[in-house]
Amino acid sequence: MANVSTTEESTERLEDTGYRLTAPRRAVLDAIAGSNRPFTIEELSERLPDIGRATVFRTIKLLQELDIVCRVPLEDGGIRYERSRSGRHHHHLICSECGSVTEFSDPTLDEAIEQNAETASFELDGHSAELYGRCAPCQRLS
Amino acid sequence: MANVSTTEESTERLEDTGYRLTAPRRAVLDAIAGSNRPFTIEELSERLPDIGRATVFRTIKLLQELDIVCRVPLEDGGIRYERSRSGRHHHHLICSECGSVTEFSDPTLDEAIEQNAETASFELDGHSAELYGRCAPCQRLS
DNA sequence: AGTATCAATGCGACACCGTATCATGAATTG
DNA sequence: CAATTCATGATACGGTGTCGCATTGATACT
Repeated sequence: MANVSTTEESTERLEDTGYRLTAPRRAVLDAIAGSNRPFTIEELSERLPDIGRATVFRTIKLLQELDIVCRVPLEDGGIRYERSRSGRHHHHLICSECGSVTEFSDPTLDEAIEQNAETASFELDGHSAELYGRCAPCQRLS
Repeated sequence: MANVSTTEESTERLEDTGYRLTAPRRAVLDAIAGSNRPFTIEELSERLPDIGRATVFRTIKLLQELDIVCRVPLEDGGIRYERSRSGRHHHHLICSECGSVTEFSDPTLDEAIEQNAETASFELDGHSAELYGRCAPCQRLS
């Protein structure tokens, strides 16, 4: 699968799946391309004052379905979003100190998950795994 | 660690940790002991009309900290709660058809998670993993 | 190009989940 | 039994996300 690190790749993916490439959608794509930290919808919406809040929500929801953006659930129940770097299934390392989010993929982990589903005769169709703690830079600072 | 399958064990755990065993807390414990399906706070609150909504929230939050109740994040972002059967760390198999939740523990899975944290020099202090799909009974029904 | 069609937008109201405030009441402590 | 601390209930509020609906804009057709 192609990665989605550039806006062009994202717009392609949008059009390839039959969605229209509109000005608001392009603006949202530009905004998230320019943000390197996980963001809330409110933050994103403030950076896009000419675009309706509902549209921002709708667009982010759409981008999640296309694996261009991923939802990052925080330990305290809060939610942030981030541009997906890999564009495919992955997990998150979430730093509770600085809020940074790192993606990782691990076939061994996915396999362990599938194994558990199988043992329980459970028909798996998705999973999530989040790791909470302190990232390396934050450890050095203390 | 003791399990918390009975209300008595839960009340013990409450008192042992220095919290007061009050009538509302007892009522919440009774209510969740009598419910075998994951519940929302609203549902619980409706079953306890004499207890303030805020108190129900506060009590569930407390019981989560004591591992008597666990939070179950659904695939669609919704949240339910369930009495923890094991009373310790575990993961969930969540059926998107009937909503049932099964707990499981797997050292291999936890190890894979720890391994990933280590590789990233990430200081892990917690994690979550949820598996979404169809439970065995629901598969048979289709 | 002109028009018909249907998707997408913006707005505002609303729903849901949870927390903050704060006065009142109950349980411990001494 | 007085003082203190903890818990409760009511209410208001905040954040996050959705809905309904009229309007606008993109795409397809001729």
